[in-house]
Amino acid sequence: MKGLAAAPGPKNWGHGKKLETDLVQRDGDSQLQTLVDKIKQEIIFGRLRPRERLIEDELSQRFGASRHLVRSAFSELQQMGLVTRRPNKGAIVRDFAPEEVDEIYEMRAMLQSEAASRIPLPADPNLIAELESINAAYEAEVEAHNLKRVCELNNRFHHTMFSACNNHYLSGLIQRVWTETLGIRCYAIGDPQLLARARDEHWQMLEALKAGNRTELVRLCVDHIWPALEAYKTAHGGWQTSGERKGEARPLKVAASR
Amino acid sequence: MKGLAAAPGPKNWGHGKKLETDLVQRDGDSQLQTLVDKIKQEIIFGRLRPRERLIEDELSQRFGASRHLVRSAFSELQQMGLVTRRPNKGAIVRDFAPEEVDEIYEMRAMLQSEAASRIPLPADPNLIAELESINAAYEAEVEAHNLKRVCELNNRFHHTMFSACNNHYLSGLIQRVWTETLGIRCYAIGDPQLLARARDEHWQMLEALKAGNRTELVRLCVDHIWPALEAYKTAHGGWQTSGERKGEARPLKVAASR
DNA sequence: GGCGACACAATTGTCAACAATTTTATCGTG
DNA sequence: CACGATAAAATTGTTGACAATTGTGTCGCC
Repeated sequence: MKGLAAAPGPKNWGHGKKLETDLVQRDGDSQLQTLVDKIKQEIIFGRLRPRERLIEDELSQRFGASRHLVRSAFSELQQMGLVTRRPNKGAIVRDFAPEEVDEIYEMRAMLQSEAASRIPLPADPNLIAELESINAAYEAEVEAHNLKRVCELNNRFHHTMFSACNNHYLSGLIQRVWTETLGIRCYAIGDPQLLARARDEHWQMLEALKAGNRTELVRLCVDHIWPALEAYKTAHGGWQTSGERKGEARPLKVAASR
Repeated sequence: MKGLAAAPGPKNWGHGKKLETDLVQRDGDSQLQTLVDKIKQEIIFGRLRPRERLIEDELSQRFGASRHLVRSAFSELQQMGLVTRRPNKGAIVRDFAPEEVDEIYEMRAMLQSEAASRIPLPADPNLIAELESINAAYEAEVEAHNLKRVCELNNRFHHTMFSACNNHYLSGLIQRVWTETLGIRCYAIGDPQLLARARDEHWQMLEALKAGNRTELVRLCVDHIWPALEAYKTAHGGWQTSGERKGEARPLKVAASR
């Protein structure tokens, strides 16, 4: 029933710095956290679409959780930037205004550039080995069309790489923006071409890390993010028309996650 | 009984972008939000000290709010980075490890530098007028030793200035780091010398904004943050001794906020 | 006297019912 | 037939009680 939480990384129960006890408990929060993950998945894979209203009772019975838990989950998802809430009016999947998307991506570019500039080069062999292993797994899951694990491994690849920047707070910020933009990138996930391209760029990053080619590494880390942005823009039809939308673009439909 | 919410700025109920209805509701959330603000104040002014345990029942009756609300407040404060929670073990005021503090301040410097670089120069007269008015009020409240309002106005000054950087997401990030570091800066607030220095530096920033002196503006925005960091470090006695602390430094005691 | 098992108290996590609010549908009136 | 007021339904917000977990003190045993 409980199952293991979907996200592979460490739970984000507060800022898990070493305090007095370093026991990494993986219980207790599981109920809420798994629910949060489930809803997150629904958003990532476009089953819940931007601006769609999230009704507490509905999700409550859909996931077999109490309404109270759903409520808490909304609260977390709101802080993650995945849903928007207004008092007495409930929660909706967050929708990004065009200008907003551009601004966020500008910041992603800046932060990732900064992080890439701080990774010691040539990179630690352990780091390289780990990244290679992750990207190999990524490659395999792309072949297997297992989108859920593709998504996880992609996340892990970047998180592992940027964690090497020697500033935990910076890598934390990047992770935050990453999560926040899940609702944007959902328009790109599932496109085989983009997935293949991402895989190739990952290998290129590894080359740059090995060769100690800073310029190339930074360029790759920045340019790596644009395709998903482009996908979002095209999915939204025109663009530039900041006020009105033409024809309610929708995220790709994807096969059930397993 | 309800009173007006402490924070002067707009409530942060989700990401308040214009959606369909633009009615800025200032009700409904007031209960939770005022509670969050109250607890935040307690942390800022050192009545609740780092690592101190926050017991739900206790705060519940202290603030006359239901335990459920306290719980929600903890949830928000956790995401704000002011408290840390662990499952079944409750919440404590966040405590920063020395390396962590340095990392965060490095990022504050970077983000503020980036923002300062993006503010159009010479600055909009309206912006200058607003900042001058804020800093004048700041000056007055410093004289009056009204720390609570000093804190608010200081926040408002920076937020207003950085909001002019033409990237809402960037100014949002800065605001986030600002909030997160309240628990660090609490060691500096209340020091008259530092307050006076901050006031002067604000005027200098205004000069740079008026004169269109980018280099100076960026320098000021970055250097402005170090004094509080230094105060924190000295308050913690030694330093560098990352593992152990000597003698549990404590935030300044301050007079009751009114 | 030290050490482990047990029981009790303190605290957090969960649930279901109730109250308040918003949205939708209905009805009378000009 | 359009329009505004009113009532009903749907949904969210709040409260209090109950269950589960953790921390602490006590007792018996070696």
